[in-house]
Amino acid sequence: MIENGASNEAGAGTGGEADLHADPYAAVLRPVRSGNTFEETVEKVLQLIRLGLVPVGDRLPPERELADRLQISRVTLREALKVLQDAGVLEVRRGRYGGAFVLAPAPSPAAASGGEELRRRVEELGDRLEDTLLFRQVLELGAAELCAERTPGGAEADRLRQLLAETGAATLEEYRRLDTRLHLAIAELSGSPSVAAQYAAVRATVNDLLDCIPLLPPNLQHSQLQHEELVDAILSGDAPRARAAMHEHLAGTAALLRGFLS
Amino acid sequence: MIENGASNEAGAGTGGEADLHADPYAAVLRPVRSGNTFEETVEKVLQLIRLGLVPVGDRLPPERELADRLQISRVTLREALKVLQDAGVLEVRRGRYGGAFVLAPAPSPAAASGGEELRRRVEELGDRLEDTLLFRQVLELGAAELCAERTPGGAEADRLRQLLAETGAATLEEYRRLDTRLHLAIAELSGSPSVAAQYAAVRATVNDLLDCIPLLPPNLQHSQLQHEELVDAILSGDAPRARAAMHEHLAGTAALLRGFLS
DNA sequence: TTCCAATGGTACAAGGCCATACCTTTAAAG
DNA sequence: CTTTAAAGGTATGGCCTTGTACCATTGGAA
Repeated sequence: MIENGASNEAGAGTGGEADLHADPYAAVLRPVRSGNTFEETVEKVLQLIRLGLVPVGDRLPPERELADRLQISRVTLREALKVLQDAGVLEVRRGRYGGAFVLAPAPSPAAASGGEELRRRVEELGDRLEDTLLFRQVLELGAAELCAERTPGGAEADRLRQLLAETGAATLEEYRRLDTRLHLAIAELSGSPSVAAQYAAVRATVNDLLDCIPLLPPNLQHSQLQHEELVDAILSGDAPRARAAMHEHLAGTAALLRGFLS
Repeated sequence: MIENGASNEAGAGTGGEADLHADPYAAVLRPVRSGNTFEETVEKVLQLIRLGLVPVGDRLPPERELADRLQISRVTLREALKVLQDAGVLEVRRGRYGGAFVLAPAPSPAAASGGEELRRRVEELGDRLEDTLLFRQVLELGAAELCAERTPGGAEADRLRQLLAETGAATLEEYRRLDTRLHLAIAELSGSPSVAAQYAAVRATVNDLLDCIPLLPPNLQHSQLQHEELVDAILSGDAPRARAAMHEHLAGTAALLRGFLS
């Protein structure tokens, strides 16, 4: 006998709990591609910007290098850049020492508008908000732990200390960018490129939300204390403490977001 | 599969430590697509099989449904199925109640050949072996913790208990498949579809390696004790204990692999 | 026996994406 | 002022992917 179709539970009125049986393939049968190449490319470039890896005023790598590293044709890359140019995100200049320069975001009242813009973007995310926050937590706690376990020393430790110091000395304007870089460095020091790449993607989304929230000096100060505890734990090779520090740190962010959503 | 050119440091004597500064974009500038649509589709279908979601003898969902869920055209899907058919992985039958049926793997001496085949596949993975194992650990520990935190009850708890029982009663033949289903269920109960999807992908790779190793009854028994501890911790809502149980469980697998590689 | 519905099999035209080669612009270097 | 290297801009032909429609096969239901 050949069975296949959704095996139906005679499940009583317990509600959605039978969903577990409903779709055994849910984890695998997702879209092979999340849009056409061009759309995915736009997202990638936006990631570079939202993560602050290419600060305002700086320029992206040359088209040829970008296309090469993203494994797409230059034609397709240029279509993506064109869109970002039209959207006022990039300014493209020709000639030697030209390139695609990151423009300052429009002085939108995003951060000033309270939860207005935030709610709009959260709505856009839909069900994926919880997924995003949970996935971020899994990655970030795991990265902190792995990083502490391998206990960076030498140049790697110096790099972490440097990033910590820079983040601590940051102005309100720069803080998000430097905070992101510190976290991303930890993800990279986890030793798993996959962890780093997934974290980069999810953090770009989170930054998009956080940019709708005004950053207050007390938050910043509190956050920096947690950074210090985190880095100290990592450099001491104390994985559980690193994990705990990161957990507390993330709880702060989550609370901030939830506060503005209610 | 398309490989990434490894960026070579002209690195002085200090070794790879300067890598941190070398490529600030490493986490973002990865290939937008890991091959053409057709190749990725082959991988997806193989995932269904390697994870045991479609057991030997059963058939895949109809082409139209698969194409729809993977968001690809039926033409492309059929190209992928054709390859798997030619490879002896699938048998395709026409007419009503036809479909693509999963064939038993060739009676290759994979498991019997000791570390022979395993070493070949590990070589194929190259640098990504460590990445795979670390990423798996991050996902699996995170999933166990999240799952315990939300403490499944009712039908969800029943489902976990059922999977645990089935896994415990499994023959050597079925064990890998049922073990995978239990772990995947926990990943899904984490509440984060991203965690589940990433776990599915990474576990398919891991299974590919584990299938090269003969499974011994003692390993199996030990493993099942850990499963019981894990599920008990989850159903008790004891996140740290769930995490610890999972950690011990994973250590066993890792040791097994390393043992056969040395 | 006849019909029907579910499933795989095939064809074709339109659009997406790519590799490649070449052109244009720019500013520093000589 | 001229040269030159590095960057963006453009054009062409071909393969990949898709959407749509229709054909062929099969086994159960009527």
